[in-house]
Amino acid sequence: MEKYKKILNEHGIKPTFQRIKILEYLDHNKNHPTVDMIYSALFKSIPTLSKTTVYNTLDVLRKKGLVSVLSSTEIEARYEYNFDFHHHFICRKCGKIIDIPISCILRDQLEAEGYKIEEVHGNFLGICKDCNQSEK
Amino acid sequence: MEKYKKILNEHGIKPTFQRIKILEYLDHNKNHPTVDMIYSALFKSIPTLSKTTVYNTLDVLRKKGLVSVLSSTEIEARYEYNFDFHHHFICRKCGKIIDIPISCILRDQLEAEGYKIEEVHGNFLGICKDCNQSEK
DNA sequence: GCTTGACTTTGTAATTAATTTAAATTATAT
DNA sequence: ATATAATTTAAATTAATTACAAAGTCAAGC
Repeated sequence: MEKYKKILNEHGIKPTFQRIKILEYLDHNKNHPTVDMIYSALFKSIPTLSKTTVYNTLDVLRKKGLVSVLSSTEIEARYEYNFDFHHHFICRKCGKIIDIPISCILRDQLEAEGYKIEEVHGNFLGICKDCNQSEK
Repeated sequence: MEKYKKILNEHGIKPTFQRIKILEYLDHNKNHPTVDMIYSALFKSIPTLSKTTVYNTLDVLRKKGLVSVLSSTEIEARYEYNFDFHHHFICRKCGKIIDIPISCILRDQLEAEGYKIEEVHGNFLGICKDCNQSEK
């Protein structure tokens, strides 16, 4: 408890019971849990827990950089017809999606290790050049 | 029309009117459109078009490798508490999510170019080592 | 010790992307 | 022509997420 209380305080987050328990759960369960997994597990010991609290807490932790989400679920599915290997930059301000050309050997490395790769998704979230400039 | 008919045929997809039009739209609109954007645009010229057809067609095109989706929407949001910079491999067979350690300079490159990067998501979809082996 | 006010939690309702289903339509082969 | 298979359509459903309002918590200042 104290450990997570300290971490939350250090990141400017009021260390409420629910927040401590959620952070503790994430630290103990490295299987990339879903909201529902977190909720179901903690509900046993906190019967008043609301799923909204789990969502809220994860948002707070995320904004302070304490937890991260797999895959950028910010956007609904977007499709493209483009055979060049590239990643994407998604601007949180203007919403623009920019193709980022890449040369990455990770895919080949994983294939060599025995993985069968069917899709590769590389997404950067942030503020694009233009928006970043006009902010100053 | 003929161009896309040919492409579809070459990929073993029956070139129906709807499929041709959807592929044509994707080729002409490189702004990574959503299902709704595709549907709304084509509805003007094909008033009988159904959104299900757009979903179905995109699935077909995707399975044949003709179009790709941004971000792996296969899974609901999954969270983690882990400060090591890494990507993820998601096994389509067993559902396991494996952390992939990386050393990638793309982030720094983009920052240097003027982008402000807040999140990086790297996801590989496929079949993991174990499942790949047991398949043989 | 009490009160105030800001923050947090809770539960319900609303939203919305995506999927499912079954009927209607179209194309293909016999 | 007819039967069969594939495709398209529209409506209904599912499920994750968000919005919102009410209730609860907690610490600072009087």
